[in-house]
Amino acid sequence: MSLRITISDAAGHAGETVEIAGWLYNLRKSGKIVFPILRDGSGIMQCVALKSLLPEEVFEELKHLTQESSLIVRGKLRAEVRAPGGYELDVEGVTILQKVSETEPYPITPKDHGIEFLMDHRHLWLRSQRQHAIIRVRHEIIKAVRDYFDSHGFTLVDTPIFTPAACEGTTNLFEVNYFEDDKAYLTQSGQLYSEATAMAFGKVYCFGPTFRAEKSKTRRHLTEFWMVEPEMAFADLEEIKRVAEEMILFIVGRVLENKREELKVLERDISKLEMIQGPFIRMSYDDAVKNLQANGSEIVWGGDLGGGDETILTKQFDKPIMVDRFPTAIKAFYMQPDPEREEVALGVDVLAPEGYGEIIGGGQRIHDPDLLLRRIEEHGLPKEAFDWYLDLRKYGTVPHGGFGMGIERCVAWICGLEHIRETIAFPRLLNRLRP
RNA sequence: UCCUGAGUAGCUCAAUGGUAGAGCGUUCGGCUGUUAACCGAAAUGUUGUAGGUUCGAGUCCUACCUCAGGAGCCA
Repeated sequence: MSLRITISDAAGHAGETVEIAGWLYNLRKSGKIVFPILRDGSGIMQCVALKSLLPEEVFEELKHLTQESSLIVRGKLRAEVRAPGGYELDVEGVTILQKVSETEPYPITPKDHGIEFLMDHRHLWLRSQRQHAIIRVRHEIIKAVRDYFDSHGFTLVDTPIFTPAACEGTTNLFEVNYFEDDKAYLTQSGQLYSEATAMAFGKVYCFGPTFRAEKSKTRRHLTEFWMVEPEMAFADLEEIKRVAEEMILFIVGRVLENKREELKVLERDISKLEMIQGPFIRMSYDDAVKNLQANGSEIVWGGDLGGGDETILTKQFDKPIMVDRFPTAIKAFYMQPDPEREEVALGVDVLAPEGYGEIIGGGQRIHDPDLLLRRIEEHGLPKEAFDWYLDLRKYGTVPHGGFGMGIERCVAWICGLEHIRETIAFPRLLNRLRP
């Protein structure tokens, strides 16, 4: 019985006879020598099978093995400079669990494929090296987010997925027909509930899926995406910005520390990530509008930043930009107005560099009960639905705020991807529910 | 929802209105160090769907379907 190892652990077993269980990634042959390339989920290893050293039937079986067939290979591990991973396995024995049929070969070959074909085969596409790298970076980012908040006094309090009311308008909600008395919707943000838990725990965060029924069809949109939302009692806008910056720096640092190989597979320009250092660029909405107008944008004061506007701004700097104090009129009902300038709100967007744009949106929430009630009425929202939310201002209200970061947008930026669809294992997009 | 573009072999793409093609993949054969290996041979088609124009349509026209890119909205 030889020792079962994973390919990622090969370095510690050079010279030993081991076995590796995996799938055939590719196979090259040259007469009396065959090079099966094995992948096992942890990495890729080239094996070498010589006709002269193997029983005839074993060599023939290996020689005709098809892509993605599952097998267990036994043999001796050897350091080898000619091998891509630095190690090679000299095959001594093979157990084939399943040979993939020749009449229905594995569809994703090592050549070019179009995006529709790949998306239709997403369940298989995840086996490719590039997708592996992205999902591993995503894992590292999520772990870094959790580690950051866990080590800074935040308590994880997850919020419900079924909600009775919209948190910012109802047009973008997915309706669920199940609850008898009430219409239910899939959450588009945990924020309102996080405000409640922040009043209970001081500093909290929630992390889960959110749903937006927007008819958006761009490289930045998913209908189902994951969002991390910290919320802090006794925090003002400056504190919210400080935490957002510190968290992003922590995430980028972790990825650079632990996922360099993956970034290399993705051909990410690592120097661009190494330039991400504090302090970030801080800019008021007023200045952003002036800057954009000077650079050819059609934006006028009072309008929201378009995708093109974000690109113009972020290409000017090699670090994230924090734009704050947006016009109150274009922001959500709960956004705290600037006491010195009622027409702007104490909200902030964080724009990632290289044209990636908004990855974070947040700000200070209204803590005055009368003002909040007035805003709910002005926005034509049903007061009854917000009774519990108004309670938070009735029983010991305090200035507070937080932000939400879309995980997939963050992954797209850090990995340097053109489209958000590759940042999640099974993306849900407009018109894309399968696989 | 709107604007733009594209649907041809399993995949990526060619084909002046006039016989449907190549590379990859698959199969068979060759090669003892290949790196998306290479060399030789073979099989593979309801040209997205439905109509129309024409002696003749993959190609032109109309509608629809699907996908892609973008806009608005957002993280």
